[in-house]
Parts: sequence; C-alpha cells; structure tokens
Amino acid sequence: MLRISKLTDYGIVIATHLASCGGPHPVSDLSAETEIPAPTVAKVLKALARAEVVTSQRGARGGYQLAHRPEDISVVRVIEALEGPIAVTECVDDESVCSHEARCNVRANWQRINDAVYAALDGIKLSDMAEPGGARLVQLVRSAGEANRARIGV
Amino acid sequence: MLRISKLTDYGIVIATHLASCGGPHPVSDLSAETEIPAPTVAKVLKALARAEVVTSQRGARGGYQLAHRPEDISVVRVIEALEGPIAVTECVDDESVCSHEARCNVRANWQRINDAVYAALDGIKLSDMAEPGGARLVQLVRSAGEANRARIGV
DNA sequence: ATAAAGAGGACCAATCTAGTCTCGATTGCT
DNA sequence: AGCAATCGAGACTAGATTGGTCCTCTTTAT
Ligand code: SF4
Ligand code: SF4
Repeated sequence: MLRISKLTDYGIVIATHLASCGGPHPVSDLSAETEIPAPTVAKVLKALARAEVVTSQRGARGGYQLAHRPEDISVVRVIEALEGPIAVTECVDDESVCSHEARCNVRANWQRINDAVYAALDGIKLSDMAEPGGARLVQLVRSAGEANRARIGV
Repeated sequence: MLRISKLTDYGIVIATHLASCGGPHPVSDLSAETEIPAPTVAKVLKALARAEVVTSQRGARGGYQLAHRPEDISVVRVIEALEGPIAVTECVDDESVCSHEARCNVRANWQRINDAVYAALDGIKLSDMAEPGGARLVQLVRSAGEANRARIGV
C-alpha cells in the first residue's frame, strides 16, 4: 500500500497529457483521450484549477490548460492539490494531531522520512512524466539506491 | 496525504521499542510502555509475527521479540507486513489491475517512482528509528535533496 | 440569443480503517 | 496435574474515506 488515491492518479495522467499537447482542452476531449469517464475528469480538473495547477477558460471553445510550464510543475503539486499536504504519518500533518506526539520517540525520524519522500517527488516534474523513456527518472532511482547502499556501508 | 495507516504507524513504534529493549515483552507491557491500547497492540503484533518480523513465545513469561537484529529490519518490512506490498499506484501492485494499464503512458514512470520510494524506505532500519537523533537519516534526506537539485541543474 | 463549456456542491454505494471482543491453544510455574 | 499467563485466529462494529455520478448555475464565444 502507501498508495496515492485513484483520483490523484488520474490527476497525474491528465496533467501529463496536458503537458504534451498545448492549447485548451475541454473535458470531453480529455475524457476521450485518456479513457477516464468525463464526470470524473471534470471533478479532478476542478480541484486542479482551484490549486492553480491548471487554468480554465469557460464558454464555447474553452477548456483547461496547464498554468505553468511542464518542467515547473512537480508531481507533488498535483498530489497536494488533490489530497492535501504530503504527510506519511499523522504527526507530520499540521491539521491533525496524534495523541502520542508528546512522548513518541520515532516522531522526529518520521519527519525526516517525510521530507525525503517530499523531496523525491518534488524532483519529478510533469515534463519527466511525459517522456515514456523517463531518462531523468533513472537518475532519481539510482540516487535513492545509492543512499541505501551508503547507509549499509556505514 | 500519502499516509501509512495508523496501525502501521503503531507497528513501527512498537517494533522500534522492541529494538531498544531486548527480551520477550508481553502485550500488556508494550501497551503500557507505548500507551497504545492493548487489544490494538495485540492485533499489530499478530500481523508482525505472521510476517516473521517478530517471534512470539506463548505461555507464562512469554511475549514478543524481534526476529532479527534491529539493523537487519527495515521499515519496509514492517509496512509490508501490515498493509501489503508497497504500491503507490494500482498498476504497480501485482494483486490488482488498473483498466488503463494497456494504454497508460505514465505507468512505466510510476514503476520507477515506486522503486525509488521502496529503496528509500528499505534503507531505513529499525536501528535508525531507535536513535532519536537519527544521524544516519540525515544522510538519506540529503541524498534525496541532491537528487532533486541534480535534476533541476540538468 | 444560443450553445458550449466550467464552477460548485450534493449525493450515494462500496470499501477501508480503527478498534474491540470472544474463544481456543500453548506453556511456564508450583 | 492444575492454574494462570500469554499468544493465535478471526468475527464484529461504527465511522471515515473513496470513487463516481448528477444537478443547477455562471461564464463566454459566435
Ligand atoms: S507521534 Fe508517533 S505515534 Fe503519533 S503519528 Fe507520529 S510517529 Fe505515529
Ligand atoms: S495504469 Fe495509469 S491510470 Fe492505471 S494505475 Fe497505472 S498510472 Fe494509474
């Protein structure tokens, strides 16, 4: 598990699609192109628009397009737009409080892990997701592996 | 979001606690020491025992203890024991299938991201969680940040 | 004016989660 | 042998979350 919600997943798929084709796309087109039901596409895009990940144009010949360049939008932006701040544990989230916070001694470490996950996802931009090869992503995975090996080597 | 479940969190807390004190601990003790309700502690430990993260000893003066050395158990072991394989998206999971898999063009990239997350979490051992300072964890976070910066620099 | 689009939000069914409880099987101790 | 401590398996519930649909209203190009 440790899964992003399905709607968030759709958000990435749609945003990535928008990254590859320019101009404003109405929901109907995006639904056809991504094979995701139109009402769902609409729901996702409304959330993305509120978070200013995409911009909308109403009326005839309107639709959605990215609010910034694909290389300036990270997957974190999309995830946070759809399911709130990244927080692997409850104590890391500002909104909620865990009743054990006061005397939990793994809390500080979770904060660090959360930062690491955030940084990793923030390093991945929509432009990276748009290339099927994912050349840049390979770098990232390798870095994570190195961190792992470095740790073991200590 | 992108949160581990609360039971999993407890699993880490309990396992980390076991990492710092040796001998077999009965549920009642662990409950008192971690301030987690006993039935819940029991539920978590049963799952961990099934996954062979901890071993159990029944009868009087029995209890639970780690099945391996703390430095040989990563947080991934605990997470997977409690909520199944790490799978940020549906398509990465072997069990379930996403209906878009055939023509989804971000799928391959999610697989890479998933690998990165897995590697990062696998690099963190219970022994790391047990030190409040988390000296080794700093390394990891730094690595992730570097990967990010490297990516931007490209 | 009209038709094409998005905005906002209500709504529902299905699933998942957290947590409790009961009963039965082991096992050390005396 | 008997007893009390302790784990094992799993049923069960209430509440939260998720995925998905639908309706009404506003905006805007032509
Ligand atoms: S304070 Fe401890 S128990 Fe509470 S959410 Fe954080 S890590 Fe988990
Ligand atoms: S195949 Fe595409 S839409 Fe389906 S789970 Fe994977 S990334 Fe998401």
